[in-house]
Amino acid sequence: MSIPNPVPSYIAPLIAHFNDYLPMDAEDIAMLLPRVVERKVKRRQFILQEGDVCQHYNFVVSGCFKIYKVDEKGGEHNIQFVTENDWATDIGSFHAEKPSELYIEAIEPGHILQIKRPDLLFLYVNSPKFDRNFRVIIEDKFVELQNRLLQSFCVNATERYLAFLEQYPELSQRLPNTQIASYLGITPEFLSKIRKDLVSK
Amino acid sequence: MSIPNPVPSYIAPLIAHFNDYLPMDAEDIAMLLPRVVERKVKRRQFILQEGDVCQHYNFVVSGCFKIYKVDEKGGEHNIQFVTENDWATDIGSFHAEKPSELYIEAIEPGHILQIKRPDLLFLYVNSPKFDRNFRVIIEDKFVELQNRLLQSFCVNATERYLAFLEQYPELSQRLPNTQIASYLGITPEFLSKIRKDLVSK
DNA sequence: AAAGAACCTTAACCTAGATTAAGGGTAACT
DNA sequence: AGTTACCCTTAATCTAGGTTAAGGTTCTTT
Repeated sequence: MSIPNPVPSYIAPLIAHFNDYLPMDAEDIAMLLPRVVERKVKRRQFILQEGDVCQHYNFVVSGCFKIYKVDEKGGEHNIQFVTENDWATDIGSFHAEKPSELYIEAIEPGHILQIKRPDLLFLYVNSPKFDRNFRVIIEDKFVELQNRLLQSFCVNATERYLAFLEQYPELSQRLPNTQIASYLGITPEFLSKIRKDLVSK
Repeated sequence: MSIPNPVPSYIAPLIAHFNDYLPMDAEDIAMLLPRVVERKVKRRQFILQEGDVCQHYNFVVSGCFKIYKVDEKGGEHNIQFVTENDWATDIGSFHAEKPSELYIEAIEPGHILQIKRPDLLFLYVNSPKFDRNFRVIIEDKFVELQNRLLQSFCVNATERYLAFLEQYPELSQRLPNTQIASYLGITPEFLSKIRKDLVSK
């Protein structure tokens, strides 16, 4: 199999990302290339809306996305922020081909790389490296999610905020406090109070 | 490769479990067999304690386990119950070989099948089916965990309790309310109140 | 440049759920 | 068979965080 030369430059971050796990050879890359589509996303644009089936694995090349759910009263609850070199997908909806309960929305303009379900299944069947890499990627995401659940159970809002600042110092600059509050599971008003109390100490 | 005939009967549930995903052939089973150890577990026995590295993937053949974290004040927070044909492992600790923050404890006496880290890595390297199967298993677990996080964010305690009864009718019979309360993120006293209010309606 | 939309903060008041305490019931080791 | 440990419930009191409302500020879009 031959690789287009040069490989389109927008794909480099994705290949680099896979190489962090099990390095890809020329054949893997040749298989991957025609199955990846680049897409530009504007601020506030959705790449997934409640009720739609999540059709793509979305790899974020640039920009910042929020994955959130809207409750019965219309309140938004951020479950995850996704930035450069990470995946923004509703895995449940994608694999079960069921309507999603989630929204994925761009907080900043950005670029993503999309792989469609049949294409990803093709990759899984034709090169075991993709099974391996996505297994490890999802293990990492599982651990991240589990830590988030543990924190929301075991730690109060002030400490969750401090932990967030420590774990995501860059995000805390990049995001409005309303979004951070939603991620922490509190109101913007209460976050404001926490911030005031922290300063006055 | 030849399979011991008969295959030890205690292993049947594990093979059946894998067959739910990508069916195993004789070679896969031959590879798996010598790497699985059966273990009997008594009520209240730990298969993982905080501070220890999680050394095994534990498949539950019978019994019921809780995975929980102890907070700074000594309170226990159940993050998951594990029963027949499911896995009870701290994936983060296992893969990173770091001390766990979690306890895994038997609520009932039971049997588990254990696979050690080097053995699982061997299986991953020597048959891509294991990568595939564990990828899908972990995807399912990720979705389960994500739904749990969504619920704890978007839904109040009464509705979470009702959802628990609906989703795990069997567990709600099998477990004391103290354990269910801990899973729901509330105190046993408050669960008691919820139950009373539900009855009086 | 103006207008609107989103964001941040403060403060008074409100509520879901925690805490403490106490009594009675039930399961499990000796 | 007895006793210890766990479990369930009720009720009074308390608190972390929510709600509402209002004023000021800063982005965004036209």
